[in-house]
Amino acid sequence: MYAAAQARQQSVEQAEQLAKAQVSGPHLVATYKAGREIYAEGDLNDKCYQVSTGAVRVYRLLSDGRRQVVSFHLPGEMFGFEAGTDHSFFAEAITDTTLAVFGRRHMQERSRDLLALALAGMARAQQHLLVIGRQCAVERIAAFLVDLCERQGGGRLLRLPMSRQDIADYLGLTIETVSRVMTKLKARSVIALRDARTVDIMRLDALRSLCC
Amino acid sequence: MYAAAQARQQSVEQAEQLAKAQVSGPHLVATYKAGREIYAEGDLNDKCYQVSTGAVRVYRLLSDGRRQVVSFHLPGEMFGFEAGTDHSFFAEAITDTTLAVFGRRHMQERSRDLLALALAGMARAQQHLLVIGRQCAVERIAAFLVDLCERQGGGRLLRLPMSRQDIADYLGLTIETVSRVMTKLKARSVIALRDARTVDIMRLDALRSLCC
DNA sequence: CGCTAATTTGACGCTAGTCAAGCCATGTGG
DNA sequence: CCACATGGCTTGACTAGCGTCAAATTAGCG
Repeated sequence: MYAAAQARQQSVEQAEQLAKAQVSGPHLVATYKAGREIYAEGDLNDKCYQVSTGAVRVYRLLSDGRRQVVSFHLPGEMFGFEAGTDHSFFAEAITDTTLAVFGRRHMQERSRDLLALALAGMARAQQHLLVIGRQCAVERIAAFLVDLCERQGGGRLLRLPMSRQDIADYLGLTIETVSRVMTKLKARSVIALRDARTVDIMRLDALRSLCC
Repeated sequence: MYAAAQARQQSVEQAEQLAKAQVSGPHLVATYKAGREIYAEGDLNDKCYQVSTGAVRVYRLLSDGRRQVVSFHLPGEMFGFEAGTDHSFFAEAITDTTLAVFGRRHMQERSRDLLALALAGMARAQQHLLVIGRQCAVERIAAFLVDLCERQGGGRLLRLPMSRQDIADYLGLTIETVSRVMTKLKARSVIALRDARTVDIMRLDALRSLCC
């Protein structure tokens, strides 16, 4: 089964949370507990966000509950800008998360930066398309690990904030396949697993060559 | 086998073609024969384009020749803007095509419009991710046909400028699967095929419900 | 009219999905 | 402190959908 989105009914608390932050000027702070919704499909799209600590998933659902995670966002990364006045995606905190929130005014002042961000977002999505459309399970996982490794600064020790289900829904696979590929990579000593969420990259070159 | 990109060596002729058009001000016209390259990976990214007549495919290649078509562009649609100073994609004319070409100056003047285009492009890529990541072959084809139908104005008669290979590489499938799904949809009288490139949408509602 | 490329169809195999059970770490209450 | 529940992850057995390979058919074009 695919993961259906849970955690939909907490919007009230968040509304309070945001209200407390009084969004209007630049750089206000909001905090979210693990699993909490940041925005939902249909919500007004008038802010954007930068992760300070924690991690965020942005995803879309099909009516039968199938989920596609379109992006993860780590500390330092921006998200939340979309075409249209309403969001077409959901965003949730994966772990406990703090965000810098930018309001409409700030976005208008910085539309030049926003263009660069939008272009980068498009490039990221299109790269992701290649991975999902034309690579097999091992290649997808390899690409995912390499990408995450680079975004965390290139260190060999990788902390995964997201669950196997999140990874599966990001890569168009199932948790079982993600798990099996991980153990296969472990067996080949390409990676080592301290625990399920902590990956040691043993042979980055091998991972890279798997991405094609 | 996946389609390797052919048609790489004609860049010289095109350089002439573009030179002839003297790109500098807004709205210059360029024409391309079917299969000709408009830009390649690594080319300088300093123009953008609007299709006047014909159709364009934008794609990326893996080193072993696997190809992912990230977008098709029909008359009226813009393409060619990317992050970075160089292109990371290839663009080719599918059929004989004429384009309006906009130079760097024009793009700077209209960075506000460009933002909207970039956001739309990102949305399109992310929608495409959901289709490829989480839908089965029939659903992908249905989504593709509905999308194309809407972009051609909603008429029930659909002319496909692209080959089965292009469709396969767009949807992350093989030509054989595309062909089989088409015949299955024909058997169910959801569509009719005048010829391979001309589709009659018989039951648009049925197609839509297949997309979820 | 014949050549070539594109598309369709068929037979078969493999990758990844499904279903189910087991494992492991964590937390809770007796 | 232990029994037990819980949720996330792993593993195994089996299956289905799509890919591969090959051949037939059709369409396009000089």
